[in-house]
Amino acid sequence: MSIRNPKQALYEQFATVAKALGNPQRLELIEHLGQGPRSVDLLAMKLGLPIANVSQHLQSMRRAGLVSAERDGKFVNYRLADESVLAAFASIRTVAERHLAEVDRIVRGYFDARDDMEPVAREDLVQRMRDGLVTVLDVRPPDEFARGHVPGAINVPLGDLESRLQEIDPALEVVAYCRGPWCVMSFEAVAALRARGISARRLEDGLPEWKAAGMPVEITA
Amino acid sequence: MSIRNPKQALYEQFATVAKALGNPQRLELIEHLGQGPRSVDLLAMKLGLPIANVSQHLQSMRRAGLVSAERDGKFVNYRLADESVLAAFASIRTVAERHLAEVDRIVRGYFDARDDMEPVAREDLVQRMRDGLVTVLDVRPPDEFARGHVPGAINVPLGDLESRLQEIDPALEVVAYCRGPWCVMSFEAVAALRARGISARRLEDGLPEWKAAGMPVEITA
DNA sequence: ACATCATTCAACGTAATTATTGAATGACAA
DNA sequence: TTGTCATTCAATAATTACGTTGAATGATGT
Repeated sequence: MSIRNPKQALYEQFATVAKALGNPQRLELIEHLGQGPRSVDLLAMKLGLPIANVSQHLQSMRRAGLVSAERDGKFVNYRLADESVLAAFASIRTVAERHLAEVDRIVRGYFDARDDMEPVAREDLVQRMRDGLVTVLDVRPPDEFARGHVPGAINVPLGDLESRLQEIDPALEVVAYCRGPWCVMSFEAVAALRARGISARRLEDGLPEWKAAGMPVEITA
Repeated sequence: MSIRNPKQALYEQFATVAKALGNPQRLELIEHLGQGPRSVDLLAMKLGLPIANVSQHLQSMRRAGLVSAERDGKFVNYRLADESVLAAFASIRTVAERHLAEVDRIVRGYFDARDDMEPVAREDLVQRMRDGLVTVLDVRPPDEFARGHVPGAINVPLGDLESRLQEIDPALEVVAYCRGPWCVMSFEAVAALRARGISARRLEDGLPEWKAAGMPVEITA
């Protein structure tokens, strides 16, 4: 565009990407697209937003290099540009979890709303797995699951949970986890399972902490 | 604050962080703060911006949890909240590098032949230093050099390069670095050296990344 | 007390972002 | 062709972000 100094120009490009991530609706879109390609109106339904609105958000994300679009009949399927977009989201979430007191406050409010959401400690989980008392549920997208997960866990991404309920033994308690202590997906999973009468709790934190604590990690070849 | 659903509220918090990263000036501030704590007016001088402007940017970054401030006499020193902020910056940069053609265009504007500007990996540099094959050149200003640099590096700020060419052994290859992977100064240094027939390449990234990778750092007393 | 210096605040105008609406486009099927 | 459906475009109004200015605050030293 301009013949400005390239340093500034590069920072502007980086800022473009960050700006595209700087909107709650777009982040929610990314989380959905993290599960796979989706059409505009399906996303609009999931978010409960007007289609035109979602379309505009997706287009601004495409301009920023976050997603790509491909026409399929009368649908347009958007998908994440690659896994680096999820990585960027994850790193932003990490900053927020560590440094925004508000995040902590919101999560605590969530706890209170759901009376018995006592998380399961790592050691407890190991014991209960050994005793065959629990189903361990990894609700992250498959690519993240493939790169490392709690041994014996089954992978049902949050978006697929409803359609794959039959894979879960209703006689056992479910322990769900995802990316981190305040990762929303595991909250949602627990809420969804309880709504269907399945006993469920969250692991006290996510896979990064599990790994950091020196616990075993299984990798899908 | 609001009695909205907590999922939305969390996304808003994450968006707050991304939004704070979504401005070229603030990204440049982060790159400077990646080297260590800095006062407001020092940063203002480095960026060539009004102090009030920089102060406001820093405050918005503090509200987003990216930096913290600490008073020291009549100065206020800002520092990055922790290394996760640099990680977030890096991941955004990765997305931009991979998916924004404009980034590629800007970088090519600096170097005609991309194959020539293959950067040197950290491990390679260590090996080549051990073998006495390279001169490591830190092209940042002296104050930044003094607060930490690659052991054995010589400090020749970009502006002094022409007048201090005799300090560089033309028999060895030069590896230049500065503040980060896209810090322009090292690009310019490499171009200047090559124009004078000295073999030169860039280190793959800058000092903050070097430090973050657990590599040794030398500090001038 | 007073002056000085670094930083922040407050107020302003301009520009960019956002959601909303209704019309336009493009693909498909009858 | 015509109608239908998914998506995009264009225009709008409301909100928020940005940089600039000059005054206010807070710490230091005389």
